[in-house]
Amino acid sequence: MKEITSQQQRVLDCIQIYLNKTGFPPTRADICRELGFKSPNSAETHLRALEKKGFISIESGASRGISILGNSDLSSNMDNNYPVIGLVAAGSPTLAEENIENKISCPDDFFSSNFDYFLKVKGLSMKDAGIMEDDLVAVKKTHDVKNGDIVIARIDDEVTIKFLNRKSPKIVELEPANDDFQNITVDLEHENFTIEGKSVGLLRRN
Amino acid sequence: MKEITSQQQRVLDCIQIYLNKTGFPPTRADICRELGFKSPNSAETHLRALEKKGFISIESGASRGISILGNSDLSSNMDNNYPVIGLVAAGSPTLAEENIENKISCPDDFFSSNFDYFLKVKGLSMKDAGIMEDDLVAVKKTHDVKNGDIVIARIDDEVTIKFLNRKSPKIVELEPANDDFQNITVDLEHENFTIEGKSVGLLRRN
DNA sequence: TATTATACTGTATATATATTCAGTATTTAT
DNA sequence: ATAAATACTGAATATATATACAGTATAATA
Repeated sequence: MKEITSQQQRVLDCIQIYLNKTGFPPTRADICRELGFKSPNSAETHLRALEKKGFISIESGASRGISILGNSDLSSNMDNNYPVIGLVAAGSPTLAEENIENKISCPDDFFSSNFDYFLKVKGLSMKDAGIMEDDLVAVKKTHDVKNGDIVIARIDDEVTIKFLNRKSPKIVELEPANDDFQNITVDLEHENFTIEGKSVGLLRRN
Repeated sequence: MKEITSQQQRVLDCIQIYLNKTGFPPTRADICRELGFKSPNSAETHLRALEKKGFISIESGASRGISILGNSDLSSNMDNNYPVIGLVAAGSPTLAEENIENKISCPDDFFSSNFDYFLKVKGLSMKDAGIMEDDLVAVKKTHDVKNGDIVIARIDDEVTIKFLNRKSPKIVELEPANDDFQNITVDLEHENFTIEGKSVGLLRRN
């Protein structure tokens, strides 16, 4: 199987998410709506590329005739144990054993996209986005993030969850969802900055 | 869920088989071909019957917009199927089959307490409690509620989710978590008021 | 340097598809 | 006895949808 580009990955993810949500595949127009394309041909060419590379198959002439290949043994609905990780202010890598507070069993296709761990939120910096103290944010480890995404980022040794706003190639702004907090401006040339992943869902247990 | 007839069962099986084979749902014509019907309306009426009985949902206007509800009980071990119910403003009982938008498979011990269904939230009246539009609130059907609980209440035919504040034996106040909304004062002697249940958790799928 | 792949907008259209309407007939509730 | 649900055929149609065609632009490849 050939290499997939990041845009093609977005389209592939979009199809999977749409399938999880609705139970049937998207149309070209649906993909455009989800990903912001303005021409159905944008979706079409991506689909043909994905087909050529063997990621999907397309039934000619059929509406919504897309099926994702290669996940036949990916028996969905299978439960997995996902670690719950505290939002540690400083030090040790996020997924280090000592940071795992406990584990939660839940289906792999529980959220719109697959994910890697739950992050237990400290503080109220994202409260206007409906993320409260002790909420568990489902985090997908990825670098494929765009402006407006809720990202888990690390600046030097500090981990935080904020809205992403890439101002320029060198400047990233991390925006809280709470007037009591300030934006964090990161100079990529002078600060040690990494995107750990992004939020794909949330779980709250009263 | 009402009783299914043998012909409706054949159609339901046909949809599942088609899904397994192709990865997407059949059209009316596909069903006719598989089962030997000669008119697409044969499939149509069976589909509408299955929809009415809660076995499938049909996305209006969409091609192949069929999804089978609650089909994970065939592979369920510890998981259970919980219905997702829309916050219906008026009319029919909350758990009526026609209000079931979807089903979600998740472990029985997923939240702090066992629960009965997911309520899909409309509006932002509870946003300061971190409950946003389209969030899924895990609802436990119970009358055992106390002040400060987030309850799902019904006044006459209107269902709402608010904080409970029992002022006196005859007066209940329902308090939103949003300054833009007003408290709702209920006079138990003159209004038809029932507690449907209370929130025991929350699920958000981006 | 030419070529191919990627990544789009925009328009157009044949057709795939849902859905309604008009019938017929049988069975099941009220 | 009458209504309602089931189980179909057959025809008609509005529209949802795939898909081709015409462009533009950039990056990778040979």
